[in-house]
Amino acid sequence: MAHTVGIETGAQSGGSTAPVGAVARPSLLYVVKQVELAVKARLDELVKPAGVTTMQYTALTVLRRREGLSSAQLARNSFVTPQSMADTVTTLEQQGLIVRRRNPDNRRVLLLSLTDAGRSLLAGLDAEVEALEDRMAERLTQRQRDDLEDYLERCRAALTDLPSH
Amino acid sequence: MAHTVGIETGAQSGGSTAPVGAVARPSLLYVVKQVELAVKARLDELVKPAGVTTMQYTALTVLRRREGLSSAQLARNSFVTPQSMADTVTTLEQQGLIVRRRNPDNRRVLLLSLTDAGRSLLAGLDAEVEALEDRMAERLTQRQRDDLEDYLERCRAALTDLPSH
DNA sequence: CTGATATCAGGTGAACTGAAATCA
DNA sequence: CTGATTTCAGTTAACCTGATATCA
Repeated sequence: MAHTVGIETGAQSGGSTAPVGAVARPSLLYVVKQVELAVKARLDELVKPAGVTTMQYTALTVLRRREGLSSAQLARNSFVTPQSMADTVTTLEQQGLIVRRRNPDNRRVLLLSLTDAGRSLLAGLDAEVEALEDRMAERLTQRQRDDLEDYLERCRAALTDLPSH
Repeated sequence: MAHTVGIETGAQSGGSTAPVGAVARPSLLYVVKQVELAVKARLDELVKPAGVTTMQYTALTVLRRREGLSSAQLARNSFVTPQSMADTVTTLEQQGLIVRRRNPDNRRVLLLSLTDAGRSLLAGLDAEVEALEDRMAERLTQRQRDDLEDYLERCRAALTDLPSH
């Protein structure tokens, strides 16, 4: 894993070949992606000992917050197709981390719930995940950290509300 | 694509099964991921007509900023193995979007550069990508938008500098 | 010899599209 | 009939590990 270490932060070559105008582009989109990539790399290492992938872990945390979601709802929440999420859900069920039960009011949907095993798996990772979040925010004041979360939430809302322009 | 539309923002079930303490966890990590997922979904649709994936598009934009990177540097920048990046680079070369040439000073590295085709592909997407970024930030003041970028950059630095400890 | 780069080979998890069954 | 959920089947892009050759 020696290759996952650094970031190349060096030495602009001087821009001899680049056109003069049109510099300084979508930096916000780019830095969001960079932070997410860095988080994912750390989270991958962190959850691996528990026997789940980062994507499975994320699905479990969503279920902890919102017990009784369907697979289709979970899929929309993660911007993947229902078929993709079905694979993940099947794996989680086979691992005994969640259970599916028919919704008595609507027999075509399967409601998902964490099992005790799923709940304790999450509980066992909480401290480390919080430590990762603290590390990520260690160069921010508490006020800035709160603002960051607020701003990101507004970005999320702007991107997902009213998809038609 | 009707499944990529909404976000389930509803109705906490009341927390009847959840433990009383230990609520409201890693919200920063979660919202970062949510924003990145939303951006990726939009970007996927946006770049598809140009015949590239979001990952290829991202690699091209990195090369535009930092002409003459090697595949290995690009890999570190994206937190993937050099072998993974080699696949992407090979595809981009076959599509005629980049070229590889030997570094005259160090004959084992291959420097990557955009071709005219690669450059004009990016140029053709710039307006739409900027519009996406503007849309994402439309609920922020300019000051907040600048702060957001600053905070995210500090998060990135905190996660990638000094990987030990 | 050591370390970094590139490449070849093989393998896999996680997404996709398409199509069909069930049910409100 | 329409629309949403689930499921089956097949496909693919994008990762991974391991091994090897080249070269500063």
